[in-house]
Amino acid sequence: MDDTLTIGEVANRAGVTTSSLRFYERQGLLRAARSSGGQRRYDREVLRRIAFIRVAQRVGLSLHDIREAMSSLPDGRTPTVADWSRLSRSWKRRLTEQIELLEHLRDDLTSCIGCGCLSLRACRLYNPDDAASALGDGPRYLLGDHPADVVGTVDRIDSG
Amino acid sequence: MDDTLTIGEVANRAGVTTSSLRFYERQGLLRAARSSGGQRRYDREVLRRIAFIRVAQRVGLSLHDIREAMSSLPDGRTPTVADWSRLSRSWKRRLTEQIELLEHLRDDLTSCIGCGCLSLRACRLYNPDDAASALGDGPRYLLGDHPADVVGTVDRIDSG
DNA sequence: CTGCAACATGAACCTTGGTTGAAGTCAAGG
DNA sequence: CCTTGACTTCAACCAAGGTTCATGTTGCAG
Repeated sequence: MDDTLTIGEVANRAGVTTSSLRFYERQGLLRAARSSGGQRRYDREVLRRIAFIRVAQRVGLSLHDIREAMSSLPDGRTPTVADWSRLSRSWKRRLTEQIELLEHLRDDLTSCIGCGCLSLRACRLYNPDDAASALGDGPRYLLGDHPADVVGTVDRIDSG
Repeated sequence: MDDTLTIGEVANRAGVTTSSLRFYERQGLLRAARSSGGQRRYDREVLRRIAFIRVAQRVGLSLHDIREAMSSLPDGRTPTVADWSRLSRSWKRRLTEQIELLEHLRDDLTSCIGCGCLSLRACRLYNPDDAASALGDGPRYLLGDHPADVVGTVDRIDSG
């Protein structure tokens, strides 16, 4: 008991697997000292970092986003209460936007339930103004790489 | 112009790529007749099926779910207005649940902004009652395969 | 009948967030 | 000292929803 934690202890306390911890390290989210024999030895602050990561994930940030957020802090330090306050406020905005998007979608769906046209030209459901997709389920349109807008040129065809 | 559409025409009209169409076919979502030379020839109703698929995706259904939904229809027919009405009503419930989940998360976040404890034991954000995760961003906990509950046994460790 | 765009197939690849397994090393109790 | 569980690395694999590529065939216009 020398004030550091092994990877298994961290996993146990934080409720994540050891493989996740190694993965987070590969992704640059965590760092660990090493014992003389090469094993990871974690400072206690790592628990707070992990809590931060997990909450950010719940809010919908990718690990990449989370790394950016963390490395935006001085020395890439573990978020302080003030850091947390600032970041979580911006996450709240994200959530609000997400909620609005879903509400919008639900409203469109509601008004289309009795219609059922599913018109490729006219249906609001099929022709969203919103940024692509509401719930991101699996990699869909990564990085603006969305499908050509409806009634656009797709697959190099030149006559309709 | 014999009343059928080539894959490129369908892609163009529906705003999807030809590779997606072939993919959907492999997934059992679409079917296509073939020309004498083996090329796909689509009936016009395929456009409605695709619209249905895309809307369902927007609501958050996986292609697998969509296939189930479609094959639940008599003869696996293209959804009629009545089919649409029934299915879209159940999707609306899904959306409502999603929205409630996100609102709940936002509320927790709000009450934690001033706190910043991120306590592994006490924080509601870190210890959600909800089913795992709010926004599904990439495969997270597939099929109930969620991480052992916080402060549970992880990676076979037996002493804290 | 030739030429070219559009089509066909199958395999490999992409991202995200990890997990699993093989093969081998470390650390601590007895 | 020895055993055993916990640790190490690296590579391969999983899901979802496709895309990209190589190689070859169709179909239509000229």
